[in-house]
Amino acid sequence: MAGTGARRMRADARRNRERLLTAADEGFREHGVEASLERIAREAGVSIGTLYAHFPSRQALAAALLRARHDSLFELGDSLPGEWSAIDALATWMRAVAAHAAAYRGLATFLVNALGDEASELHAECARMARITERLVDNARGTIGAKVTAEDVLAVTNAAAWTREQVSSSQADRLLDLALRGLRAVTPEPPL
Amino acid sequence: MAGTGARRMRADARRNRERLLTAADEGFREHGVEASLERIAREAGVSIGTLYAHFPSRQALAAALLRARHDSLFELGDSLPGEWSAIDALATWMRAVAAHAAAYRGLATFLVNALGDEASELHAECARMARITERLVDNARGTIGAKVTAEDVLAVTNAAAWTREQVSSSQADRLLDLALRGLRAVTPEPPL
DNA sequence: TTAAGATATCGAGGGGTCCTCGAGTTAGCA
DNA sequence: TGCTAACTCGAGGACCCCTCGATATCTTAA
Repeated sequence: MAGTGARRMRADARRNRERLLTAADEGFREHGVEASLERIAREAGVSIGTLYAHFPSRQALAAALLRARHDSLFELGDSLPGEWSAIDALATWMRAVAAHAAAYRGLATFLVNALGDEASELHAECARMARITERLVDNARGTIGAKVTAEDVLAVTNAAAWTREQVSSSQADRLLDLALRGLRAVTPEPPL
Repeated sequence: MAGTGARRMRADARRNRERLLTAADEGFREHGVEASLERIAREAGVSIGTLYAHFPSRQALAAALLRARHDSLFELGDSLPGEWSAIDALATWMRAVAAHAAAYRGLATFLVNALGDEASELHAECARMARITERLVDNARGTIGAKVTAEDVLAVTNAAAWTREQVSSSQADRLLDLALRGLRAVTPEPPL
């Protein structure tokens, strides 16, 4: 087995892990998050058994693949409060998450499932995204409708990610803009 | 082979077709639109070959399964102009489509793909939905933002269907409400 | 340098799935 | 009661997931 790096791995293991990640990225890009793992292993020049030794599940593979991306996303999310007005911070966050969750075809669905599945290797990351969203929504209270919840914002963001995957990124952007207008509008319309 | 009913089918064929549809509905309900066709055939008490004789593809099976639903959806869509204000007609339509496209897990994605694939057995139906949407959007011009396109509305609707599948119907409703608020809001806010 | 032991790799194999197609069966007409 | 067109069957090839015992390789300490 190969940990994430806690204990120094054997040289061949480290090499194979890298090759697997490269092949997986390519496979996911081309065939979406449900790409054949056997093909990925073959492409990496490694047996299917070795793939499973390194990544015991598709989730684990995806999690490793997304690690770097998630790290920079969280960094952004943590830096946003203070840098912009609360509403702009929220909008920026939503756009960033939507772009992220559409990195591979099927990823939006994959991540939503992970958020609802404590056992998933991706659960912690999804929960963190949810927490950042909550914070940004709280900060924007007053600018956005009082009845708008963080769940609403997350749902809109995920839906935009799905639209990005399935339709186009420009359509997803329009959806997000539309929803953002809706988020602001409260009964006594606030000054634009 | 068994047509849609143009020429009268043999009694056994008609019986098997019904059984297959029943089993497919059950299977799709339980496992989503990607449910195993072999299992569906088994459940229907029929061989896999017979399933393929009746429905040459998963799309064809889904199309047959959705026919009745689609018919009543189109009936609604065609009756809407005139019955309500243009904006309410549009909102009603969006809710109906979103509810429809979430009948089975994975259906929203399935339908979006069908809209973009002329060869799909579901293409015509999806195109018809798009046409109805266009008409309702045109009718609502003036009430909704001038820059809002029928594509935008369709995208929002599909996204809501996906949310319904993946999260919950109440969350999908909230998303739709939010988006509808965004649809109305134009720079000089119209009277509510 | 070498040999033991920990670590990693391999791939056959069981259980699924999709879909095709030649051979066998049957409904329904004459 | 045939006959035939219509229908059904299911083995089989190609692919996929995942496991696990056998095998190979790296690393370290003597």
